[in-house]
Amino acid sequence: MDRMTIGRVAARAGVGVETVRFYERKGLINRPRKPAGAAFRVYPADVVQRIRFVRRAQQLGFSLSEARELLELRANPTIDTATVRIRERAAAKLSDVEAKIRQLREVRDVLRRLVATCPGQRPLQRCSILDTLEQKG
Amino acid sequence: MDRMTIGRVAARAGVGVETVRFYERKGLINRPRKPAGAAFRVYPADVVQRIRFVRRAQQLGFSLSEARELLELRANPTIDTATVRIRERAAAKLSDVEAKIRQLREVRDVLRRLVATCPGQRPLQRCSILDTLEQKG
DNA sequence: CTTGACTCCGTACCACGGTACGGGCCTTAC
DNA sequence: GTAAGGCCCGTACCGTGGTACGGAGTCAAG
Repeated sequence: MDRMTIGRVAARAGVGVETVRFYERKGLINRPRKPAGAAFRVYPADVVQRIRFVRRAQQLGFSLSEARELLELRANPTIDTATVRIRERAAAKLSDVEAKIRQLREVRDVLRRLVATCPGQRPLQRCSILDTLEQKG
Repeated sequence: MDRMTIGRVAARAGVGVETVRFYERKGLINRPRKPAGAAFRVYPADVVQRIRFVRRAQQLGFSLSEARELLELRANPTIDTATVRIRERAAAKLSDVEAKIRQLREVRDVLRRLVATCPGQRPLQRCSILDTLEQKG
């Protein structure tokens, strides 16, 4: 049968076994007890969802401990104060991300100019990216 | 006079003394010899610029070792072979940056929707943030 | 009933980017 | 001339997010 050992969990969640263990140590998922008489632990199916939740949170720029908080909020999402906090946090994250995008756009533009104006073979007197980093410190 | 000890360098560059030492260890700046007979090392003024250059590069998403490479390129931007390599490197970095921007834009859009639709005050039956993390794994 | 794959558990290790400590020497300002 | 503060240097430690190792036990297929 489909007994959801750690290996299966890992495979389904798209992470390594060691990562699952690591998440257990970090309290992101709880380690199931071994069923009486069994040698291997058996995971409930939803732990896969939980791990995927964590990975998605990470992709959105949340740290593992933020992800853990989100998981807790998910567990009992009816608390008012928690709602407010989660919103604030998302908003803060949003402006982080927007700032990062702005910065990266500057870099991109500089790099584009550099690639466009850098003669393939000739020595370059001025490197615009270096200039940019040079300035406004 | 203004002998640019490590403390002054750190203060002017806006970092801690330990960070300056750390950058020395990492080869981002070279540690000046002590002047004959002196007890303290004296830094050339441009090391401050160098550190600021590094910080700026970091803000733009470059790692310390990438910053080091940029510093090296900055040091001799007139060498032909270096020119070629800088162009390649810039092109590679450009696509990195573009990919990062695309990713961040997705993240931004998600976060925007989340903030817009996550209820601000009332208890949330459905918090879009949590929903989003829940879905599409 | 053997062989190979999987699991268990603890522990160690990795890269990154710093930060802190401690004992001793040096400098500077009062 | 002395006290406070700065510097030297090596080394240890921190948090983050994993990854690897090793010896022992276990399970499942052939």
